[in-house]
Amino acid sequence: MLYSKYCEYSIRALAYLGANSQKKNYLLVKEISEKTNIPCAYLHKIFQDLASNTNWIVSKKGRNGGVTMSIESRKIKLMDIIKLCDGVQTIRKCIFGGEKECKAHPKCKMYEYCSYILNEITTFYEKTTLDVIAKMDPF
Amino acid sequence: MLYSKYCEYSIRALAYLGANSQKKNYLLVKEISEKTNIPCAYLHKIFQDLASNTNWIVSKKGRNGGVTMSIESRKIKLMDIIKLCDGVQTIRKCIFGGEKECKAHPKCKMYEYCSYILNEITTFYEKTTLDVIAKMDPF
DNA sequence: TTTAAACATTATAAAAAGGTCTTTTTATCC
DNA sequence: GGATAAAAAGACCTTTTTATAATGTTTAAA
Repeated sequence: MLYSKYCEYSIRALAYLGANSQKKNYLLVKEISEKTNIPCAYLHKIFQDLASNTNWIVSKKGRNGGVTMSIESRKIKLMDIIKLCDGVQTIRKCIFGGEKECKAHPKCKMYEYCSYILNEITTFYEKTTLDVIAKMDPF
Repeated sequence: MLYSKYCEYSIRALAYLGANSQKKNYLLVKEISEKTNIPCAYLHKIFQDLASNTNWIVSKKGRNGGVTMSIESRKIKLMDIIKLCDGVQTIRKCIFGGEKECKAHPKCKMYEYCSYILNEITTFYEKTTLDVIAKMDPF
């Protein structure tokens, strides 16, 4: 619940892709789906979105087609994926609700109070790149 | 996105209630709804659920009725509310997905890797009680 | 006995998650 | 080169969950 399912899937799929697609090696969506336990059709949509909104992956239609990473996986942070899928506000919001409230009280004490943990979470997502995950061999 | 809207509302509503209902002082749901910016009908349901699943609040029907806190607000932690509304797994799950995966790999390195930040978050929710919030006067 | 309040139930809306089927692209086989 | 098969892309649909609204019922104090 730290992020949406869509986002969770994106992270898993990209981590797998990063770990297993050496350059010019196209992987089948079906294979990735099975290995990462993500519904195949849904994964298709995720890769479509990733392909059209980022330069992280390249897909190839037709025989011998598939999906491959087009950037080094150490360059993709969890934070990048979360921002893309769920938006920035996902993380940087007061436990008390949206930013709206906080802007109404620019010196909102609640927000100050939360900021320590929000910073910790942010740092964690910033420092965790896909290759860090790959090294843990979670598949 | 750290928790559901339902949970966020519950926190806000309880915080307001804790801060404003001295014992035996019943507050109108309508008033709470306006002050906390929660849709009135929805708030009704939240209070119903709280009344039947916890011993935190008491409601009184009829004229001069309303809702009041039946426990000291320093005894309610954010964690309690989150557990109640969204379930424990909300917090204590690996960034890689459910516990299922982690149980399959009992020594899952990903889970180990996450546990620091998960502990930080848990601690934050454990230490933040409703009276801590009330002291910040966020309404 | 009226009236103000919570309670209960049902319906609606919107978003998230997932599935199905058709189209397009592309390598390979003949 | 044309046929074929394998793959992603794309459009559309269904289901589930979440959030909200509306409406009537019950309770109890004045």
